[in-house]
Amino acid sequence: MIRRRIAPVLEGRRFERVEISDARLTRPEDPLAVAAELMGERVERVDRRGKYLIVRFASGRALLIHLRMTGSLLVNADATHVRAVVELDDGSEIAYRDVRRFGTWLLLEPGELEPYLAARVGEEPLVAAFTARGLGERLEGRRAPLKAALLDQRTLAGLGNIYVDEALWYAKLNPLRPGGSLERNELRRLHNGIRKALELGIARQGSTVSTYRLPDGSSGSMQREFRAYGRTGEPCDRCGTVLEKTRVGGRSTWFCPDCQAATT
DNA sequence: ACCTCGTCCTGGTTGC
DNA sequence: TGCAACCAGGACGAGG
Repeated sequence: MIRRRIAPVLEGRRFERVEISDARLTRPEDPLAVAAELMGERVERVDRRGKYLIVRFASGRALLIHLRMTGSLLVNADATHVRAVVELDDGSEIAYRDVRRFGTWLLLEPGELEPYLAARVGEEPLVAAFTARGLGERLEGRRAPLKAALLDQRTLAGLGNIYVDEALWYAKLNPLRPGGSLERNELRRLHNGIRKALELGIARQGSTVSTYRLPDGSSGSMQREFRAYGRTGEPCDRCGTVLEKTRVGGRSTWFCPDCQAATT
């Protein structure tokens, strides 16, 4: 979604001027050095892999951008919390905004991108090749709770806290179930649940939780579709049981104690 | 090899 | 009303 919006702005353009004002944005390099290296690079293509945005340059280098929770890329807009600015050769200006400064920019040399991603990011759950059987293979032997295993980007690409809770609710699976303990029909439910949660999220253009809004005025509406996430004390849309909040893998976790009971 | 936990960071919300 | 403590979360590194 972000890729779709930013790709036409960047593709074919040259980085004319780069200013990085957050010392921690680029890791581990010095931001001044990275900014200098980026100047003059021409964008060939913009891709996405999991939660990473990949800016591929004609030189073979790649800028790997991770927005984490509060990062955003703005075109020709004034904003607070701007951590970097890129001026393109057509005069347009890209601002990188990130309130919490968790986002990262990583400049990779030719040949470094593929191994970097291969070590960190698993299969894309929305491609046709993603099957319940494949999911079972990724979870096989895992003793970590399902919730933790699904948050691990090496299991599957792109699931965060919201979508894992939603997927598990759709699948009627308890977040504490050991990852490798699922029966075939449960894997099928999980496979469907993951796709359902993600497809709904995409259709609604993502979630705009708390007060974080896209500064251009647009905002996603996925938060209105939540079945589990953030709904402590509300009735389950399926069975009416009061939803509960707990903590799994260090993350807040919402589930229905009845239709997501431990053994279902 | 696998798993858990602490850390980073800021601003909104909660509680006294 | 004011202020401090708490909470949110993705990835990574340390330690079990």
